[in-house]
Amino acid sequence: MATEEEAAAPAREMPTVEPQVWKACAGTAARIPAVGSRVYYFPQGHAEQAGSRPDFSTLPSLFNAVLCRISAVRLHASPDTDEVFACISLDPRVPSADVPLPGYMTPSSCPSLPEVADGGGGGFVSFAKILTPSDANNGGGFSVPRFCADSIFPRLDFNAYPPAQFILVYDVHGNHWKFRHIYRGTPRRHLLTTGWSKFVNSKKLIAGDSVVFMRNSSGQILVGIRRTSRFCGPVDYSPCGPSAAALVNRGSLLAGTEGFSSNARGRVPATSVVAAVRLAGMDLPFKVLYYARAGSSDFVVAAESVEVAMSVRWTTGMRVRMSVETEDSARMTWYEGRVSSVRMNSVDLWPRSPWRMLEVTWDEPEILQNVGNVSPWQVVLVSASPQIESQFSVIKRIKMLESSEFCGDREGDMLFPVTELKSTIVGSLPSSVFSYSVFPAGMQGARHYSIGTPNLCDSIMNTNRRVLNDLQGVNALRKDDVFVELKIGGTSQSGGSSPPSQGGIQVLDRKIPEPGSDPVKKTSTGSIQLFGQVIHIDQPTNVDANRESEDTEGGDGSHGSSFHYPHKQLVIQCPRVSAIGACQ
Amino acid sequence: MATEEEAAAPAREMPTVEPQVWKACAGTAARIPAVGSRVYYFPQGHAEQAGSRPDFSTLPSLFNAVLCRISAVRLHASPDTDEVFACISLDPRVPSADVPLPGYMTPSSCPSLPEVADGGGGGFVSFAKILTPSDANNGGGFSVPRFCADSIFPRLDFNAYPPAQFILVYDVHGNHWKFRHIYRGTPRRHLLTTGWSKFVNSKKLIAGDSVVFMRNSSGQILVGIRRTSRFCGPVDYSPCGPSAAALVNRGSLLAGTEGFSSNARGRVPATSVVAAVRLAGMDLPFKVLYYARAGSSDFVVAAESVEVAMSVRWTTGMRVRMSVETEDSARMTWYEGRVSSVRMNSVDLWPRSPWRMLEVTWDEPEILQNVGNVSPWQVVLVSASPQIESQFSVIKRIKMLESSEFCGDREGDMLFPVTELKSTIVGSLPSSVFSYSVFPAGMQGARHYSIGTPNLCDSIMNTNRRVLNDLQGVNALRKDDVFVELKIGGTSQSGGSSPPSQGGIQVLDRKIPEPGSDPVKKTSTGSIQLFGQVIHIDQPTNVDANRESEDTEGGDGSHGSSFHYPHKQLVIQCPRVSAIGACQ
DNA sequence: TTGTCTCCCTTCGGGAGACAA
DNA sequence: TTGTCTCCCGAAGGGAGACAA
Repeated sequence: MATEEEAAAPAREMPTVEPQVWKACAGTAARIPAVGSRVYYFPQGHAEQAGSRPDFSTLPSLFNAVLCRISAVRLHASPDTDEVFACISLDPRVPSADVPLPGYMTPSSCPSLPEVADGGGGGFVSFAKILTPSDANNGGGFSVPRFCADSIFPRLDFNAYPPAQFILVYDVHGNHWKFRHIYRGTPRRHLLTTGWSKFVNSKKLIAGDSVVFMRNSSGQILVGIRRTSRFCGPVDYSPCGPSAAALVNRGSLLAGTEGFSSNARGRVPATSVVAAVRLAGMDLPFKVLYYARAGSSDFVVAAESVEVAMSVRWTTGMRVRMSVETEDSARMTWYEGRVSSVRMNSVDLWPRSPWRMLEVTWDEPEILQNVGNVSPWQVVLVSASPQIESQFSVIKRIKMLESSEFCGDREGDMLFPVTELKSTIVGSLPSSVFSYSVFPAGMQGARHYSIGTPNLCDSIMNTNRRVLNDLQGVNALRKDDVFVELKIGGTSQSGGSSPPSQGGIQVLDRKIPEPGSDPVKKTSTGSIQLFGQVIHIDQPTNVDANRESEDTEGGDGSHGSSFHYPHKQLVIQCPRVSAIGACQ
Repeated sequence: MATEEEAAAPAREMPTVEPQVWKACAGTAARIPAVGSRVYYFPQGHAEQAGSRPDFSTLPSLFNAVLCRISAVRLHASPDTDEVFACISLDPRVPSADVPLPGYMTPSSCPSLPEVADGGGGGFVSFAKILTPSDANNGGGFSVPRFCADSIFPRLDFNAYPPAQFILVYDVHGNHWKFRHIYRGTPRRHLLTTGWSKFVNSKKLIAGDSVVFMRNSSGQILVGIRRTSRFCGPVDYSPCGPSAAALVNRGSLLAGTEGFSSNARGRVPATSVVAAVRLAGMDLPFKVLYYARAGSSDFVVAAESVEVAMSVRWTTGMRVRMSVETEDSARMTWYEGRVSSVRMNSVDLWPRSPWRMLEVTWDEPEILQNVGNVSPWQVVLVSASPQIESQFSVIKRIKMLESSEFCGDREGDMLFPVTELKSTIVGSLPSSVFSYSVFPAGMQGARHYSIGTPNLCDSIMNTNRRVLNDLQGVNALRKDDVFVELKIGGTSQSGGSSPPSQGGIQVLDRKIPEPGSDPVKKTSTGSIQLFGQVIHIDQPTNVDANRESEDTEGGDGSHGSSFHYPHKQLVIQCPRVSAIGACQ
């Protein structure tokens, strides 16, 4: 006899968001590994997302990273802010590569990979615009970029006077908003007038926030919101069910009640970070919330990408390149810089953590001033030499490295001695295993280097036995070492080079691997990787540069459109080809 | 190293409200039994408070009432609505009367009994006004009743032109509001202008809501809100800590997110009612939220009051009187009526529950039309006869009762057969024991009747063993039977009579009993009860009628003031003296 | 004494073209 | 092409006395 209210209330699930919509709202920087894929979970990165500093003191043990398999991904949008986020289920009990996980390889269970159907205007179109002060502040309306009006809004009858229409727009929750779309002014331009300021006020938009207009294949117009980093406050609706998230409910309940430090950076309550780390430490499945936001680094990273990045012996002076979202999140651009410092000492609770271990002096520091230290997998190694011009210094540097501690596989590397690791507060965790090396440049010139040399040092990632197991894989694969040119796009496979100004190779057209095979394993048998791009030796692969198709837009493109999103679910920004780690 | 945010967030307790402020905001009808006192908890009444119908189907057993002891009371105000509510901790493990409870008798641990220091204007003053449409709707201001301006607001300088000032007013959360107070118009009157509509909008006040202005002993001006019954929506901030309330967090979390049936009547989520009943059924301490609102019946009732009321054999035709709050909650007035029906059959899950068992035809039905059935302890028995004028009908009625089933102590009363009780769905609970009788009128005239006759029937309250033990007490006390006049205030002890037009005896100046003694037991030894008023035989007692002191206000008093609140924590509206049930 | 009305002034919302970047 | 400005109209906010209950 319970009423509908009663029945519905406790069982209410956070509704999910269409993958295409989610992706358009999240922007190009958002990347969620596919269901079934191997990833590393970095508690340190997770902690960065928290609104306050998580207290890990209650945990029996701590680790820098845990190898997990993605068991589920659910895409949501915050009921308060409309911002999209993902609930990622991680399972630290990584099965052996021979035993496919349930759910692994089933595209239906992997909502994070919307295969954009066509490159043209047929199906799903989206356009993002950062709100100007005029858009957000004044009583007035919204200046509709012509491209948006043309490609997304219904066609206006320009013979009418004035040419105007009402358009119905759905937000990510399915609520609809009515805007008057008018073409007026001298010179003529598209504007949203009536209804717009109600939307702005209701969604609490400010200048700097973005709106994402979309048109789906049914012709419906949708609108999403991408907020500028300010305005936060931990919002955790714990849509992931009662596991780890349930531990947080009480905290977030109170947090939702009042302001609770509205300048907090993170979205996730600190307690849920601790809960996730605790479960991960116990080898139990856990769930994390991932807010795709500018400035937030992924703390769930494709294992391949991490392993490749960690096979480099990072040193000061290395020249790196990092892909950064354009202001409107529509595209990625590359910035270059030079490693100015490699952190080797412990930070806080994280002894020898690779997380943000690299400090880089960027060529354009004014643009990247908010970028602090970066993690190795975020950058692409351009050159290992401190000064490209000076061959001498490269040699000198290598010699110096060799003479100091350029070690092999043995334990006890001086820079990252395992013995020292064991004496830290995380002594309960075995030392880990990623190979860590510097590849002597010069074989094919300063801008080329080889990988897979046997000079592998011990990893700076100390983690648990799941990672330890990979050591065998790493060693087993050394026989498949290949040499690859450093130059972007300069392999015989890819054909033409992709101009760096267009973003270079930033996109991985990731195919969902067949059941029973693992992407990394596949690499070890029939393919190689170039900048994270899996190149299948035995089958045709499209390795085009995935330029944004701006043909339809024309013009200078200073306001880039996200007219359609290329396949770039897993942008693995790794320095170069490597064949490592058949996963267990 | 956890930040303040981190430390504060999960531990954040719902702030409490000063008892005086709480009481002023709750109104005169609010009554919370003192800490340490014996009460009955009525799940049926609790369920009435819920926003939706609680689903008790998962519970192993159900009961009509549980005898509990109040172990704690915390006074709060809703962060959303400013409405005051209490979190009452109940312990069903009632100790024997000989063992004083920890915390019992300590006034400091009992925030619900602010002893109003002085009757005059010295300390705490309050005034409530129901908002008129002009106060709430229009752009304009608030008409300040003269009494409020004079007694609560700072004195205006009437020589200034115009006579105006800004006053600083604090709400129940400690936030302050600035109002312009001006004395203008022809004829002159006090008004709040600037700042008022901001307050109205912010607090979402509508005509019919009340504001309560208060001035505390420090001279601060405070404002509370008493909302008309409409506008609800379950708001449960679970301020009571993680016990029963914790079970509800998830539901209320979602409920707080969106509308969730804003026309729901109750404030408490149905799930928390079920949780409380479950705990009570397991003899575990539990907590309930009590919103002091007009129209909501108390579901935690002083045991004494219930026991006395249930010693009456309620029958059709009895004349009863009920105290009802005046519209502005400032005073209580009495309404009379005649019992038109006594429920004997089960309602829903509640076999033979005394909750709202009486249906009364009120003399002024237009005023009490919203009052449905009432519980026996809500009313005062004025006369047991169907028609005061007709001695014949009284006798006839008694004869009829005698001939049908006017039984003694034996099991198997026809009206409330114990055997039938045992066959209900609550068969796991033993039948209970309250004596239930009708007292023959006529011994001292139709308006007098005696109590304590040996004609006691079985109770209609079926509850658990804690109540069952009282049976012995009931029998043991029969020898102490006393006769008392029915007429209000008409005992030799009290002296003068209290005019019914002034509310009659509605206030109990409740003394906290000494340890080891029970109020009811005391009654059997050295005191009697009159209308629930304990009259100690061996010591002087103030039995005045506790009239509201309206002297200061003067005038016709059509807008009553709650200038100061008399001691009326436990208004026991019981028909007359009875000596029953020494509690275990 | 106080609720409500009407009057009237001020403020704000917001829709338009002008103009410049 | 589009961001911002200013203009301007109408609606809403809100403070005042008039008047009546």
